[in-house]
Amino acid sequence: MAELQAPRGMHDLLPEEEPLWRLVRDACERVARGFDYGFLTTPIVEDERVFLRSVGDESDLVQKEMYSFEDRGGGRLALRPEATAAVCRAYLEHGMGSRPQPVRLAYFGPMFRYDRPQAGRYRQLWQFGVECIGDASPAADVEVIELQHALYRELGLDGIALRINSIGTAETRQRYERALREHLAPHAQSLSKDSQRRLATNVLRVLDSKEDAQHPALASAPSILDALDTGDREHFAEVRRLLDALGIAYEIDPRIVRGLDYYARTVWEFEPKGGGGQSTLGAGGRYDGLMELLGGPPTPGTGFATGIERIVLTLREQGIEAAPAALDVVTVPLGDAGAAWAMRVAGELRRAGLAVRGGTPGRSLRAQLRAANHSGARYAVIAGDDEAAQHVVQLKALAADEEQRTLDLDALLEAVRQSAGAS
RNA sequence: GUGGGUGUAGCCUAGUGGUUAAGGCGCCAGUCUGUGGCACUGGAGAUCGGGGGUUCAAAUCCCCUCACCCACCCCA
Repeated sequence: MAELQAPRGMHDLLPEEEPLWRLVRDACERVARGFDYGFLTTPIVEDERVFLRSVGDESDLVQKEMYSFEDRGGGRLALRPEATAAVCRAYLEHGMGSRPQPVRLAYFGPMFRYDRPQAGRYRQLWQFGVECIGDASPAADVEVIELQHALYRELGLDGIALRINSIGTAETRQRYERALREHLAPHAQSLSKDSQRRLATNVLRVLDSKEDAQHPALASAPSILDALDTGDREHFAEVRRLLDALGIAYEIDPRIVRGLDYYARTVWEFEPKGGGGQSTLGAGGRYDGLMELLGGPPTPGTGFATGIERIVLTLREQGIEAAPAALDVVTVPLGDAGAAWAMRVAGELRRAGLAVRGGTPGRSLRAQLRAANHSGARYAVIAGDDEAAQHVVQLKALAADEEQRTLDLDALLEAVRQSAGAS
């Protein structure tokens, strides 16, 4: 173990892992493009207040998990724990309210949460997400859900289940939380310690307590769906009607509660079937009150975030791999004149758009060919002193059973390019 | 944040108080002086996660610490 290591819960992304990450990133970009969401890149740090005001002071995210610090000027900054609040800050800062509504934005980048790491849970985590801002309609919720659904389908993921719920507007939820507290209070003594704590801090969470799952007080608890007002009900019904029309399967789960205070009405989660633990792939919801918390005018919004590490883990579990980028040629320089000639030839090939690894001069031909063979390249291009003198190279196909050929530069470009086109 | 498990070369693993910590993969080289894949031979690479303690003697036992993993909590 090296003396110096990456910070706890943070990881190096090695070149061998990159192809799979690029597969995911490409799919995110393609899907966002397909729904006309433009990428917005915000700073990794924000004024701490962006999150304190939006996410909710009570949430764990703010209470225990935020990387906050003072910069040299004395300002309070925070590594962003999530992106929605930052995107909304940017929306307000750049006057996007006067653009045609809704404004469709996407992001892809690292988030930071000081939490105890385990599989699928990291202190630096990457998220892709979208925000559809300025549209209060159920159609906007469904567009965002459909986009997220399309992403997982595009990646080839199997058995991803969608669960949805409505938690109503802020007023509805306050009313419901009061009712739920009143219902549970008489049973507090028989509930678990965690649930007793949640009774005060985050009463909705009591409903999906694992410890108290069998508790009769939970079974008899009022459902939030019964507490919805007329507007909430109509909204939720329309969301379901549109999902049905799209043929997107879902399950209504009244226990879904988003962790962040700013959610309202529609909330949802995507999870691999049978997955427990840290398996939620991505989740989203409507956040109609958020802009006002950030000092802006009332502006509705809806969006989701999905964890890239979790997608990658699930892809691996399902045996989905990504091929590494193809290497076309490895040069095999021999001798001093050959070394210079090999570099010239490599340059020409690269200008023609080919991927070329420079061989290491000074190593034996045998060793170099062995290395070329392991590289996965299609060709070795041998350039020794003899070849340099005659301005030719030896072209050797590594995989195919082809005769080695002596070619000049033009013939080499032609031969390699042809084969690249064929593959 | 709570509880538990695991840390031996780049990777996987053997070694549970007693020579110089063993093997496989990978890496480098040679057999084959300018021709790869196969095979054989050799080499480099480990303060046994780190620190402290017990002991004549510690990878091995004890304490602390760090990291990863699992469950909880929380969340994507």
